[in-house]
Amino acid sequence: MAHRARPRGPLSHRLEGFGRCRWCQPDGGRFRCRSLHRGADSSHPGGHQFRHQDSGRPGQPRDGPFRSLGRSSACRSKGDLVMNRSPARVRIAPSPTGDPHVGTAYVALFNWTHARQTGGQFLLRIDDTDRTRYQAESEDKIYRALHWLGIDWDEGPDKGGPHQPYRQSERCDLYQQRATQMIESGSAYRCFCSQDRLSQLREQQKQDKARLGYDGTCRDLDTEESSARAAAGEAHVVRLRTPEDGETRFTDQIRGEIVVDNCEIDDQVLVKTDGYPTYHLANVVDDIEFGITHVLRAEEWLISTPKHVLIYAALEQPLPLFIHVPLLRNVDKSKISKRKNPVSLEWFREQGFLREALLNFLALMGWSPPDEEEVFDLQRFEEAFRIEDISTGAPVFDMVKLDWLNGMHIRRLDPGALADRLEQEGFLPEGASRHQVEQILPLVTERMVRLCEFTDRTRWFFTEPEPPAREDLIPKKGTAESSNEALQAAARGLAELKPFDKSSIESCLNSILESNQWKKPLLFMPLRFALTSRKDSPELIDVIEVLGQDTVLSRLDRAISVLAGTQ
RNA sequence: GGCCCCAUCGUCUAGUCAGGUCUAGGACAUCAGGUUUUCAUCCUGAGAACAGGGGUUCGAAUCCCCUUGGGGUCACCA
Repeated sequence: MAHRARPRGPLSHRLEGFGRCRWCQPDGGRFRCRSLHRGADSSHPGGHQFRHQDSGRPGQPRDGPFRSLGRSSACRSKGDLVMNRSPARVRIAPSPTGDPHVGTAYVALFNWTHARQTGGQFLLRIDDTDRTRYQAESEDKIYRALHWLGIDWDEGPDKGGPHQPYRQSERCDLYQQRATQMIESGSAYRCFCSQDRLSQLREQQKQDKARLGYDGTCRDLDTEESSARAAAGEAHVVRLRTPEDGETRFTDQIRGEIVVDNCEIDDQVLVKTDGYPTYHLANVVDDIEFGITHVLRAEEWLISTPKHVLIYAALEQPLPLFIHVPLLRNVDKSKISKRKNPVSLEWFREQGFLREALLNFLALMGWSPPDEEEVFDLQRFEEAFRIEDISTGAPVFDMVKLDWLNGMHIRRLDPGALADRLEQEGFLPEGASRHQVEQILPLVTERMVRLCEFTDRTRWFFTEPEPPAREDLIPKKGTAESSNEALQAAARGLAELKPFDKSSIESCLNSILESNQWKKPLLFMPLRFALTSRKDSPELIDVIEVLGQDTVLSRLDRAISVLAGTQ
């Protein structure tokens, strides 16, 4: 495979600093990196994995999952990232709240591929901490959808693994422990504010056009009082204590360094009143527990990552690498939604999209192949994909191109495999035998876009179709008389044919054309409608052969009656 | 609205990091031809883009700044 060196964006985007570098200047006893966000000085090696400057949080450990990256200098060069193919532990964490989402497949594809490329592991974690939106059947649907796509996982709720359970609702003790640890260290606190008060607060803030967020009422509650109230059973949540000043920074591997002022970060709820964790806590705790090395997720999480960074810091854990992939978009560029676009993986399956086509398409939504060959399978994708080449644009989900790709992949499958697929996915007409399917398939393959079309396109073969309309039997340059003559001649000629095969049929039709001095459409169009009752049928000679002599003759008779108006 | 992200044909993108080889390449779609009995496949061709403005430079799609536009996010949802 052709290798290319083609990183995107300024160098500073693609670098990763650990610890301080020579661009960092001491600032009030701490280190502060003076580089501009996007780097006024393009020679600056860029972002820092760990914050140098915040409100007194200790620097983070330098070991952890990244030891194996083999950094020898303080600042990593891009090359390190490119060549870092040490085993990755990655995950997806879908939420069982509805139909399996196409975005899940999109993110899963990149994660799964990166794990395979590096000989690492791909984990499935079920993010079921929202008990109000939870749907019991949704979890199974997620499994089924991923199985259908051919994306398998090394560890998961159904498979177990060294860190089980993998269902977050079953890990609440762990989150509680971590929350307690954070309360004790002062990086989190209990909040007893009612939801009513909070929504009033939000309304007021909206009116005042003030920044939305918690006002800190319970932030400085006396520790003993807080514990006593909690012990007495008073309802409360646990909130992250965000530093009042300073900033939080991290490096996104495809976007570069992201810096957010701490005053912009809300005191996020970590544990809800019902005792379940929010995404933010559960996600970080589990990623730590599972030894996740790369957090590759949708862009919508980018802005909550600083919160996560603060949680990692509070728990004194090293950060994973963050990669935020662009959101799939509706035509109007908004985040893809079921109101404006099909998003259920079940829908794509029911429509008869091939898993290869969907995956191929999804890959193209976030990445482009080095060789401009856009039709590929998973194996080729695995050879060519590089995690750092994921693009940053906002890809509009283009069904037209998906359809094209599906057709391409249909034509890439050999007839046997395609027949298997039709069978597995339930697209065969009732009672169709394997022999029949293999007989008819080659005639329709190059016309099919979605598998669901199969039944309609082959109805004339498996059943007696509705008789053709009279006007359909008369081609543009023909008349009722000419069509009648054509059908009669064909019926006579074909009735005598023996053997009844392609070459004999062809010469029979040719001789009819010749002896009558007819143009082809004059004979072929009436025949086509007589036999299939549709305009876009396969090659006529194939149709005649596959239908067999008896059926052909009876349908010709029927069409002749239609023409004569006797049927 | 605040903050964050993003910005090349209608759409997906290559090119941007290391500025010149870019009169900007490919794919889908569109249009026009060809093959053909229809539809389709296949083949050939055409039109179609660096958001705008400054700067740096001999030279900018590429580096810097500003503007504009789009998106995301601001939940006891994920």
